[in-house]
Amino acid sequence: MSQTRHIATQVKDADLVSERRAHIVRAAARVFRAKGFHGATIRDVAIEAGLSQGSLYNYVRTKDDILYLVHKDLTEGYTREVEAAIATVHEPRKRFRAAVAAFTRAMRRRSGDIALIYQETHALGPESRRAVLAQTEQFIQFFSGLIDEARAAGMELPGAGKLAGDIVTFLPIMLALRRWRLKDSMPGEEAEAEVVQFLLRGLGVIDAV
Amino acid sequence: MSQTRHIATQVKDADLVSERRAHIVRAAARVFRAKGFHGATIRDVAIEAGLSQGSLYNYVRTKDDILYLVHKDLTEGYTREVEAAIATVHEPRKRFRAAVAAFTRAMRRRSGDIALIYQETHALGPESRRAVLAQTEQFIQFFSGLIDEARAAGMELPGAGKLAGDIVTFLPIMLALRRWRLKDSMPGEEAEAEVVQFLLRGLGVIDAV
Amino acid sequence: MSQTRHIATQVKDADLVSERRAHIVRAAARVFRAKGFHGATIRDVAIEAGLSQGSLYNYVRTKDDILYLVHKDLTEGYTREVEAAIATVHEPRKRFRAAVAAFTRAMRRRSGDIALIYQETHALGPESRRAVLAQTEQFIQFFSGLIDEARAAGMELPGAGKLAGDIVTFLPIMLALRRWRLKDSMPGEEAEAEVVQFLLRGLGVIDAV
Amino acid sequence: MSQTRHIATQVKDADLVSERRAHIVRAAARVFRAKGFHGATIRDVAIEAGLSQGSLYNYVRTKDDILYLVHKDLTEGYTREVEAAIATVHEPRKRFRAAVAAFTRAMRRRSGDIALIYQETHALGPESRRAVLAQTEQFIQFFSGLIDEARAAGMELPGAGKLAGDIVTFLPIMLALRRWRLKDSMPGEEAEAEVVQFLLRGLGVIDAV
DNA sequence: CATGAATGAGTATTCATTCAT
DNA sequence: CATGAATGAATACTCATTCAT
Repeated sequence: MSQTRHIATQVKDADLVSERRAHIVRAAARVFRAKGFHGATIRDVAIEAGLSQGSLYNYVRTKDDILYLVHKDLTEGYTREVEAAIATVHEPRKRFRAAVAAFTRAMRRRSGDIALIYQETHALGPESRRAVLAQTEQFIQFFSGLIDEARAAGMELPGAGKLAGDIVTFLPIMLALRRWRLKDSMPGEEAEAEVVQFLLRGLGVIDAV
Repeated sequence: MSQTRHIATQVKDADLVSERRAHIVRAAARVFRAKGFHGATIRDVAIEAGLSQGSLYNYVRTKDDILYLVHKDLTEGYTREVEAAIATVHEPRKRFRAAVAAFTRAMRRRSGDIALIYQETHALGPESRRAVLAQTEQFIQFFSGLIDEARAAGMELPGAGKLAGDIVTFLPIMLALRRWRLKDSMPGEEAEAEVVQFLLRGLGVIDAV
Repeated sequence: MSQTRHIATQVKDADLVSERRAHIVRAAARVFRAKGFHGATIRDVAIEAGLSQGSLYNYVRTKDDILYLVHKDLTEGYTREVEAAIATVHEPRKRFRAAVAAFTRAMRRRSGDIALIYQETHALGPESRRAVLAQTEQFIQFFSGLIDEARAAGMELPGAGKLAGDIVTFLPIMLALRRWRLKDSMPGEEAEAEVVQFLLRGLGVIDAV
Repeated sequence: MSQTRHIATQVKDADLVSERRAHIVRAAARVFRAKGFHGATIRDVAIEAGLSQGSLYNYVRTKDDILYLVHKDLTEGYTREVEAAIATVHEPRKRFRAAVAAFTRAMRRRSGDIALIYQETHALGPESRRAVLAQTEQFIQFFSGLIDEARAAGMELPGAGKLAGDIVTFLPIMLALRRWRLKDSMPGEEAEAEVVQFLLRGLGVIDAV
């Protein structure tokens, strides 16, 4: 239901378009991570993608389009990672805990991507930004749903208020945005564990440990 | 005591420099909030500050200098706000709780500034970035100190691990970075209260409610 | 064989690059002669070359590059002229005399270019300057070689000391750098003849007259 | 009889003006030698002269004025040096030889100044340039006069044609303009001697050695 | 569809000169 | 006379986008 932005193309062949776009987006993400969106040029992206500038513009209309596609891809990336982690878990309480753990792990492992998102969302044009935020919104609501289901299944969550979904989907981002501090101070897995622990305790989960 | 970056000036009169710089920084913060750092031109900043471009450059050497000064000012802003809030509180446990509440309030009330910081820190030059991160680091350590003192004064904090200082100084930022979601859904004070509540519960403070 | 500076290009087509660069260099030389290097703007050069500023920068990276290419071209110009003049002369003593005459003639005929070189070499960046001076050095040594060969072939040169090559390649430059005086006072050919005469007599060539 | 340019001043006190100007000119010459005229700013000159920018402009109207005064001063410098060298020599033939030697020595010892003159004369405004060239013209004619007098006194100068004065006042400049080559290859005095030797031989002076 | 050359609008920064104090 | 802050005009260089081949 996310109002995905449609991006027009010169090229007709739909398969070719999606294949090439995937390629471009991955290349662009690498370039943007390295140089930032403003520091990167279309030329950089084209070279990294192994295309000519002209060809690039056959699959994308503007630089903003690329940034949007990158955002979309990265957001879908961690979303899928969480979904995959709970695909085989059916008990709601376990599902929720698995989702928190998976999201936290994703935030740490994809810290470069996440930092990119948080740095460059504001560089998106209004329409693109709306679309990206809608995607994020959906993800948060997905998490809120998991919480509701866990509670319905008997999980005690006295600490879960209206912002529970937001908090659970925000605190782990610390592992990405504070990477400059954390990367040297403790092993990643340990940091993940502490964040998950904190979240569960904050929600009031009794057997937090 | 953080290694503040010194910024050279053409102008000799020190009072004039600090007065004008304060003026420039406030104007620049407004412009950057509205257009982003890259979207804003030096001309925009000069006009907003009521100066000629030439004069602006009498107080600042580069655009990066301006961004640095803005970062420094905004960081000092919330830091001072927290310090002021606990200045008259001497009991360590109360001090800590007051600090958390004040920081959370600052994050909400200064959400524009905070979002600006998180969007544009990466646009700083290496030296400036180092200086800004050092300032932030110091703030986090200040909070860690408050936690230690509270514990020493008898506060039970079973949930406070190595990352406690990071978590406490990160989660409230959600009120700024998720403003696009939260601003419509609930009154600001209520959101603040929930965040503070969550933090205390997560740390394991017994009379959290 | 002098360590020529390589100048990177955006454009890949090598033929196009050398064709356009030749065009740019000639236009730039005209502009620089008229306004001096610092007085000329990139815009001036682009217009004179019939290109957009953007296009100009597809063939050259900096204004210094242009100045370097101009120097290189002008230096190659008189060098080739001297080489051409002695190409069909094989007797060493005649070769030397022909070279002196040809160089002197070139200095007069290309006085605008030569004056440009002497005015703007110091405006070159360090690397470019080194390359240009190496080219000049080579030319001087080429002349020293001619002198040695002439002597070996029996030419009496009692006046030729260590600086002979320098002197022979310097005095004729007077026709360019003193053009403001000389242009009105005597016909160019006559001035050339006198300079050549003076050089030969100074070197001690017996049948100088 | 040189048509010296008059440069207006804000300041009335004539003694103060000439004293300060002398100071400014020496400072400016140092700065220009180090950075070139275009590379040097008025601020640089003011600082080197120990004045404020404002004060500087009390003694000079434009940057071009400074360059003109520097040219004038440097030209007068070597002129005076030559004049001093022959002040006590009255025999015309000796006077001439002494003048050639003194000029050559000056060109080597003041090579920085001479190079500056040759690099920056074209940067002068038309009026200033005219005045400087008139000064140089006068110097050349002064030398031509010495030659005439020497000949009148019985010196054989079969090699001295119309350009004799020009040649004698030009070749020694090589010691300044080719300094990049010569400074490493032979002692300065030796180079001077060879140049003087060459000039005399070129003029046809019999007992050249 | 692919290529890559052409373009021009846009911008940070410098600096000679002025002028109020 | 001295000072130094104010100014604005000037300019090299970049880069997203277009389009002829």
